[in-house]
Amino acid sequence: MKLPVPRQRPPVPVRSANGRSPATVRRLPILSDVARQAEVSLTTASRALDPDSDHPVSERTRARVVAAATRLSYRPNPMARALRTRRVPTIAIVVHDVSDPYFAEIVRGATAAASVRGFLTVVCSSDRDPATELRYVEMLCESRVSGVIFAGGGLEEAHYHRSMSGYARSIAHYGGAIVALAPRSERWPAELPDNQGGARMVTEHLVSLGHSRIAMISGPATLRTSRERELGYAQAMKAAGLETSIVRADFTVGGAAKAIARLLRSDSPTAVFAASDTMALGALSELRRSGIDVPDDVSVAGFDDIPGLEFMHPALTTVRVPMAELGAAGVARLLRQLDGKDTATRTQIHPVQLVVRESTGRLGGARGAV
Amino acid sequence: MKLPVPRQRPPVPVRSANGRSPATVRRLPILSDVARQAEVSLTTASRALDPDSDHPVSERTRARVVAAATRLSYRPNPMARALRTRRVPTIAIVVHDVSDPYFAEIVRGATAAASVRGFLTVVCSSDRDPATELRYVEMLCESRVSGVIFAGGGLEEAHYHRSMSGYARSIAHYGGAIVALAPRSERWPAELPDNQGGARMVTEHLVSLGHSRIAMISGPATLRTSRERELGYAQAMKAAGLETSIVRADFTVGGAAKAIARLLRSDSPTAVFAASDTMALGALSELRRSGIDVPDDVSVAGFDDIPGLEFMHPALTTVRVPMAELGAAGVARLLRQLDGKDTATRTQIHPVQLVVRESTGRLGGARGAV
DNA sequence: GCAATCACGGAAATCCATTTCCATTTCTGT
DNA sequence: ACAGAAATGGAAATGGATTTCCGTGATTGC
Repeated sequence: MKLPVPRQRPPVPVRSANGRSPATVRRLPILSDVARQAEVSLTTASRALDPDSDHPVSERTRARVVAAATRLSYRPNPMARALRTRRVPTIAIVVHDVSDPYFAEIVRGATAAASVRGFLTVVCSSDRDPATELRYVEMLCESRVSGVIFAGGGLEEAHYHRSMSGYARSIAHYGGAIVALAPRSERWPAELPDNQGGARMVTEHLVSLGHSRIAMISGPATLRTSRERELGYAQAMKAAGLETSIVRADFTVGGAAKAIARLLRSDSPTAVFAASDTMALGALSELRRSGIDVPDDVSVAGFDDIPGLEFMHPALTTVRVPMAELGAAGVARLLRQLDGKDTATRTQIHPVQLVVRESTGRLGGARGAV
Repeated sequence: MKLPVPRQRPPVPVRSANGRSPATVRRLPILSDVARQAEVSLTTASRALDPDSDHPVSERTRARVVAAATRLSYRPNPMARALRTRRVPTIAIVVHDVSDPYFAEIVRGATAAASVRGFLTVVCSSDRDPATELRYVEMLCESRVSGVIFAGGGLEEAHYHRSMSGYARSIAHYGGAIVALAPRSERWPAELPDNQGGARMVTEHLVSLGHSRIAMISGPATLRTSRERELGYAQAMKAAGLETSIVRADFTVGGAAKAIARLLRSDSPTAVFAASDTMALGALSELRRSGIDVPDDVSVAGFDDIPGLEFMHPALTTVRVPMAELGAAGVARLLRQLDGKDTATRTQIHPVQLVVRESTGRLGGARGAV
């Protein structure tokens, strides 16, 4: 008959006197090693090292434990801690495309804000594919991230809404938080740029330059961001007593180029407002290809103020969206929710700012006339 | 005397007949719920659900367990699993700046490749600050991510190297993997673009256009990427029997603009090779400001082929670096290391490709002469 | 002087899936 | 028919930190 031998982990050898670790180190120190070194119980060691424990620990004891922890260069095992506290110090951000400068800036702001609060950020780039996005969200659900930021708008697809709201419920169920950074049909807490106001501002700017045939190239009608920007454009046009003209295309450079070509054949506008800088880039490119000067023949304005375009020629007039700030605000919101002290309104609108550069000018080409 | 009452979790109520969950659901199902439903032990339930368990489970039993799991919509708790297996299905990528298109593309490739293998990707953007990067790496260490990809080169700083190699050791110690996507002093497995070859190619291209005063604006000498590109440039110049002229600046638009201004005062080159597209953008911008035509007066070439610049005017001649592919290769490499079957050479070089567009032309302005 | 509090520390339960070790059966081969 | 192997399932240990519940001694209150 075999006697049950109580298995016990061999103790971690203490750093030897010469300061170098002995060759026998084979595992990372755990809390019980610290407790043994400090000659206290596991419980006390845990409490001594937890800065916001409400259980009192005498200073002498705490000092002993901290000393032992330092000596062993102890680091709490995050998996064990996560298992117990049911919370990982990780959030996620879901974007349509990380390499789109708009989202890249948001990600930059979000990751920076998260890291100063001790959170890591998982980035999920859906490539605008509903199935990919859903797969990501499922992975996020299963990994029980503390919260998810949806930076892009919802995608149009049969399954999408049903599945997404299922996942959202599941996230809420385990105590995770959700924040949106673009208008969506789901009623999630949101930090949004003032799309409508910005579009109004830029349209008014074009009107004030004397333009009356101002066309807009917008993104797909299914994206609420497009719709909000269209709304602002329509408001400003109506206020000025002008006819609107909207052409829709993909939210890409190529899409915008095609849209412009169509526009030139039909309306021959003197000013074009593109619903995003990316589209404005496509417009500029196509106009140049057609031998049309910007801004002398046609003015072009964009939206977002993605970095880099200020160095183009002509530098793009646009609306500055505080993208990094939006990402940071999303994180702040998420963490407030997790702390249970999110008392703010559910949707927070962030102001945007008109940035006038070279791609818009007076009707008739003021520069040429000077 | 109090009797020790065996505390037991209340069982999860089974989905009621009407298909909706009863209001009493308050916790997620765990494996023991599945086991109870299927009337098997915890062990068997675990094995039945683990597709690559080597312990045999009869088909009948497995079917019962799977059915129970489905009925309860059971999802294994990732923290418990991670604690036991000592491995989280998460990798990390450290970049200098996520909103720099070069890194954004790499991140896109990496996250996509990771997700198809079931890994999430944490993104860390150091903003080129050694302290920030080190803080991130410490967080990554503590969170025991499976592997870390360093997309950018090492940063110059006193602490940096010592601390970084300490963290690297620590990562290796817990079984994590490391891969670099830029040349670094640390001897880590690497997937690198052919910086030297690309620089040679683009320089030869400029030579073949008849230029002889070809200057290079490079990044800081501390970045090995700059140095490799300088080396390729120098080789090609030497082969053509030409004098080299290198000006160093920050790896930014602004830095390049300043460098160009300096260059114009001293050397008056007829062609400029910028060590990155970002710098080329600065060069183009500054040249235009100075009233110098590209390519008629001066040819400009870049490196990287970041998206968007093909729509500029003039469209930039550059060297295409397969950034997304690099990111994906990094992930593949990382996972191979984790599987212990990384038999390839330690450094893998990825070929690059010259992309001739409009910003380079024959000496003297061929276009004007036609 | 006696009860009620407080300060402090510890044993054991808990989080939940995986894995080791063993105990049955049920085949094999001879 | 019987030793040995294979197939199958279970009890319990494991991973490591947090937290609940309790016990002791010291202090305060009246």
